Amino acid sequence: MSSSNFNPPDSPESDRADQSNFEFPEDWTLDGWLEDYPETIITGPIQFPFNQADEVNNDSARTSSLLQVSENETARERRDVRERFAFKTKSEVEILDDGYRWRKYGKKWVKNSPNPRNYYRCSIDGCPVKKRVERDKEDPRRSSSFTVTISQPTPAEGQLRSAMITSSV
DNA sequence: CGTGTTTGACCGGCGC
DNA sequence: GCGCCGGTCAAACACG
Repeated sequence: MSSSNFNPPDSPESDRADQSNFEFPEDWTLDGWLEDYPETIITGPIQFPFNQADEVNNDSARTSSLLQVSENETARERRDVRERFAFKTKSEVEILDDGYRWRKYGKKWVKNSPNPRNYYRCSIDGCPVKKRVERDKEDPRRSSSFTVTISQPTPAEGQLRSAMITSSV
């Protein structure tokens, strides 16, 4: 189904020839990603790798359901989630230029949130990246919750590595 | 005309 | 089994 000529941004093509070996680039940190956007404020600590045990915490509760995919789910047929980033920004801009090309494929009004949740997938051929964008409920004018999901189609050992940044607004 | 968005329909998982 | 809910599909549409 999927062709395999996707390479993560700033990654040498020779290193990423096979999508089945897709790995999230180690140097693709959120700090580097966001530093071009001075209006974006990240104040929380980066937890990496992210532990399922402490994923449900205070102001990141809304994204916790996303993060519950983990090693005890290896029996599932669902698409394997390998890398996941959740963070908040203080920008009115939802779509940051992070090196990917995003194509919106869905929009849902979710429960317990006055704002819609938008679904994007990477529009580069073979790119497995998806992300969700959901504005923050308490300050819809300036804050937004921003979740990036990296998935690859073959579930293997079911490891989940992710980082979470929570900002104290 | 190629690419991206909109939006209701559809679908599968899960709880009851 | 059924209905809710979150995620995805896809046709129609917009726009350069």
